[in-house]
Amino acid sequence: MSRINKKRVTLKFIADRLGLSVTTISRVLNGKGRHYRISKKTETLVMQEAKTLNFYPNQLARGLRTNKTLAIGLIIPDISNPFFAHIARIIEVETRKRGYAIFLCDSQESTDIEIESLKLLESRNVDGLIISPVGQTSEHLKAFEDLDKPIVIIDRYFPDLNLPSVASDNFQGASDATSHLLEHGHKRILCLQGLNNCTPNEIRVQGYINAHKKNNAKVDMSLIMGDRFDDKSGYIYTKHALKEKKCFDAIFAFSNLISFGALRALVEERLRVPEDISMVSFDDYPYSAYLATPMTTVRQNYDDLGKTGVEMLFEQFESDSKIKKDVVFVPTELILRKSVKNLTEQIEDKGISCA
Amino acid sequence: MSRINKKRVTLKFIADRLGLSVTTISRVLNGKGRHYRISKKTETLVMQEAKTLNFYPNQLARGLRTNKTLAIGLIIPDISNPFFAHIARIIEVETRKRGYAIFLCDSQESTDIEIESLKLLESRNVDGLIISPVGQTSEHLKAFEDLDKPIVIIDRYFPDLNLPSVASDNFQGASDATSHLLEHGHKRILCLQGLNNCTPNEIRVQGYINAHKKNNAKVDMSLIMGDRFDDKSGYIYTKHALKEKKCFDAIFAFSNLISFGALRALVEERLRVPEDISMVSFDDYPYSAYLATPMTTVRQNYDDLGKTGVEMLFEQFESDSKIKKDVVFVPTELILRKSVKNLTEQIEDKGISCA
DNA sequence: CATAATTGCACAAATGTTTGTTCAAGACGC
DNA sequence: GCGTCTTGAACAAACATTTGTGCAATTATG
Repeated sequence: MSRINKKRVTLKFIADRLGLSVTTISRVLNGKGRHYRISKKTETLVMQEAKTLNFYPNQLARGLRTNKTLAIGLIIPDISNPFFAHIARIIEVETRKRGYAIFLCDSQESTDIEIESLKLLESRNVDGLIISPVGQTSEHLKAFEDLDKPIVIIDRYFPDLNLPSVASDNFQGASDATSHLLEHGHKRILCLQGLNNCTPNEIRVQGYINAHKKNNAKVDMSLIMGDRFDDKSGYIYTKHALKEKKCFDAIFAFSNLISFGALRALVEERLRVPEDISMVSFDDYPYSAYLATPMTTVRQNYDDLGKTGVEMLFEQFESDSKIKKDVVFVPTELILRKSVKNLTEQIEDKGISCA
Repeated sequence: MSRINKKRVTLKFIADRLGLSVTTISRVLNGKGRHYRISKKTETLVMQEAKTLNFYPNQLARGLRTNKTLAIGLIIPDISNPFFAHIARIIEVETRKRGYAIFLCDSQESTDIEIESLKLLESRNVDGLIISPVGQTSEHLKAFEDLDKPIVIIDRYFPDLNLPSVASDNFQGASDATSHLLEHGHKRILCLQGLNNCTPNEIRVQGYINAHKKNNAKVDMSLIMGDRFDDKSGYIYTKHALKEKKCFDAIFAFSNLISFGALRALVEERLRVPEDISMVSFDDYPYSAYLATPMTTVRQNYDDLGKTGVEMLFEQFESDSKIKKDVVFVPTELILRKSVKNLTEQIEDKGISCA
């Protein structure tokens, strides 16, 4: 049995029923009745009919004609990553408020797919883009510097790129976390970093280093290791550090997943947090408080990231084609829990023995 | 400084450059050169030019003409919920493979927004819909039974609705979890349910009850409580159960968030898992293993849910307008960890004392 | 009362595609 | 050398809108 293919109600359909022209219907429904001197009488008539027929305009046709689709493209590296999922949500809510729809693209952490997605969105005529780039190369984004297509970069921005961007204040966040560890008497902090050469990572490393300077502590660059933001990287490099007998009394993990990997490695070696090793991790989530040791974390403000991202995009929509190189940093917050031991009250340093 | 607004390259642009007609360009680029007897020579010429000009078709115009947008709508109650985020990801990947784009709508667990989203997507002329309904009413979805618009329901389906659906085998999952607890000597299991009157919840309750019957245990309906899938509900009702001195020796939480709420309540009352109370939770995540007590969970297979959802949609695209009422259930898996104590080896029952 | 201004709406073009049909020119058969 | 096929491509309509302009009919003006 085949289903009924109900014909969509179009302007023409209403026009025919009412014995009016398509033009008139369109003008009334766009609130331009007054401007085009449509009489109040026909105006209410049209409105009435449109409502009872449950008319909604075909956005394809409208977009084709007006060159505005009321749609934006959202490209993120991994929607299943809670960080991006949260941001996506707030972006969806905010853009919906403003009457826009969202094309979602998951670049799967691949620059190739990211480029493919840009093309896809271009062919869909989106009015603007919010993109959290994979972040290792920015060549393909350079075009947008000269292009009159509003765009905002989120999270993984490029300092050398002349594009509006929002990101957490990763420097502050990493600096706070590191200082917290140093101030509690930890001297050698294993720094489990993420994807190399992308801004959030590099800036966090700088924050890590800066905190050492501020606290007059020496930083051992060989304690900085890792290459991805996932648990595998956390596991491998913690194992590695332990095997190499790098001495460290604390771990600073650059993501929640990295911290899970590290935890797994520590459990395998029968090391406890914070008795044997203290730990601070980037990313705060509901479960952070319920981990074996409630985790002290650097919380990023998803809401602010998403909201200001959307705001920056719509500013561009309004203030027609003005470049605004503008990087805004959203503050982070250190959430104190129980994964950091205070060594300053202790007599001896119980960190991992050095080689 | 205003940016350059590069004109898009269109069929007409290529046609003019080559001294050919738009028709010919279109036909070649759609691979219909042979069918319409375009000479090999012009064909390669056109292909060449299109490539060097980096042409991609305007999907608005194409969609308007062909009545196919190569876009689908995805409506989910909360993209920041990891369950839906995972599903969204796999759906994105699978549909992209097939050359389709995705409109993302987050209904924010509100039926009103869900309805609004359906309209929005309709006005965008999507070719099909994948929707995880809020789930408390299905009135607005009934229309799709008669409409020739492919749709598939995911997770929260409606037994009385004649629409293709995919969901976890919630009955099996809940039954397994409950049986596991019963088999380990737990007699009174607090059932922390989620959103009432939506299928996954109701079916899990049935699984819970069924497991009791299978194990010749009596089920106390007053032990079933809760009204949402979030941590708040978990917290409130655990507190409530403790205060009312409901006696229970285990908790079965219907979601990860509910289990967090329950954990918080237990911590406040100085109760330990599993020493004082055993626990099993729906939803398995990377962190589940690293919780204070590694959590025994019912794992849902996100990949399968997403994949079969997409497959069911594209089947409809191909087998033109055939109704296929078809509910497929994706098996769940019980992941054993350390949150369930074996009471059968114990002499005394150490559950919460009864009133 | 003739002209001007205003009111109320319709015509038609344009947006970028796709596709059924037409049409000219060359090839071929006899 | 005339009709018939075949080849290669163009014409034009259609999709559902929006919008500048045109054009009657009505009202106002002097």
